Amino acid sequence: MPVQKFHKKVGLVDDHQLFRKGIAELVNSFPQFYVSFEASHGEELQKMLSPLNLPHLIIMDVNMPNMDGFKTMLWLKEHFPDIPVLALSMMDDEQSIVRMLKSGVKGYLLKDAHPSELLNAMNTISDNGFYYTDFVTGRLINSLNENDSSKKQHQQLTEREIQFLCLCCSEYSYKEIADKLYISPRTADGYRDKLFEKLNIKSRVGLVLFAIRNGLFKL
Amino acid sequence: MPVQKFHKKVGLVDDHQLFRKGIAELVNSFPQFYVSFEASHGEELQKMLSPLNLPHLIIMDVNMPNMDGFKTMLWLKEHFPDIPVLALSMMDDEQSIVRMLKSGVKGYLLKDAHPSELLNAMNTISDNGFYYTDFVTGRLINSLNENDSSKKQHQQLTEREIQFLCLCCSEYSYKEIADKLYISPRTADGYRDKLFEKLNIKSRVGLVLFAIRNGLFKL
DNA sequence: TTTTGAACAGGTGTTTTCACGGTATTTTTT
DNA sequence: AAAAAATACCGTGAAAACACCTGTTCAAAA
Repeated sequence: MPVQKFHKKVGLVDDHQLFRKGIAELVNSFPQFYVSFEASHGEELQKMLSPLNLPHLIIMDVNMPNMDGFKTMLWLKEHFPDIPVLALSMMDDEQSIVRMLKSGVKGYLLKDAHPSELLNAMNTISDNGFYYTDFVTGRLINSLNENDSSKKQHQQLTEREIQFLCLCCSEYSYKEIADKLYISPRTADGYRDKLFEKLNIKSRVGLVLFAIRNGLFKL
Repeated sequence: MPVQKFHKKVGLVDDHQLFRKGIAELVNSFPQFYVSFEASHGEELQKMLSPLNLPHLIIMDVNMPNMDGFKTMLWLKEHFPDIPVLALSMMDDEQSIVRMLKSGVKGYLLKDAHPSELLNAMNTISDNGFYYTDFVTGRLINSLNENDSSKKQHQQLTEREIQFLCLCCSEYSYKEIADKLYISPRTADGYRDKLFEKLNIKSRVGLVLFAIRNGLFKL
């Protein structure tokens, strides 16, 4: 693949080889772009990003091993802030989207987008610097209106409450949890009641679901 | 794309358009194959499969909306048992793999496989009828040795137990769950005790974690 | 035809969870 | 220095969860 004038270099970062190669074929089929390098995760990207041959655009998966999309974005923002990144993800949940937008991606496409939308996004990012679909902006706006309820909530949880919450995601009784935290069972009850109040939850199962949904407890 | 002799027709089924188009490009880049049709899920496949123009091979995603890979396989086995199916999945867990193998797929590739392995798999399936990697057969053999513990456990759950289990993943009390299932609270207790016994679990939180980890309850 | 198993229901008692009421100490913020 | 927030703790009583039994009905499998 020769380097041609007016053809913009694209870097691909995705751990799924088949998907990556597929996208590569697709990108190369667009006359104005070509894939200049591929990496399977953030660490590999770090090694491949030579200042002498930077891509004009990076297309990156969000969920990757070793170094995920979010961490990779933080690194890119520090070292190569001028390279726009288009995030590709299967996650359509608010958390993932908002997280990536905050980290500075210039576009966020779902993996079931139409190829023409990919091309459109790539062109728009090249020309205007960003490409946000209504879907994505909708999610973002939605997240802004949730300050009072779900979002602020688990940000104002204290360290100790989070520890307690994570231990609730187990078959331990509150008494056993208290043992593990070196507190009295009554105190554990206190944390539970406090969490119930803060999160507007009424049962331990509710705590478990909250912890999992908000990534405080990994399965 | 003209129909050429010796060029084998391939059908693609995957709900992620970008991935599908990518794979399509890839398949079309192999001289001995070309994509004759694409569908985004099982239902669409049913409509597109004309007996007058059957593909020689179907490449199918496992996780799809409407009609997933497993259901689609059941239908294919009944109506077009002679078309070999190559499963593509991101799931590398034993459950998914064994389930698909049992349903009769002729190959199972992870989406992070190398494109050359895809080509290899397609060729091998065409020539020999099947292509199973060591990874896949390993998982299969492993699953045979797990009859007693993890595998049999959640496959021998009855429909009613699964319903009950899903309702446990909420803030409903067992009494309220009983109401929703139109059974007496005692019966609900019975289901709980039965599940505890079958799954070797001791608390409701354990049930919740089990249900989530095994995909019986979607967050 | 006997047996197995799913679905359903009840009894009894213990343990855990939850709701509601508090207090005291320390750290952080203002 | 005062206010606020985090940490830790306690009592009571009701409700829910859990353990360990009993049983019937019905349909499918051996």
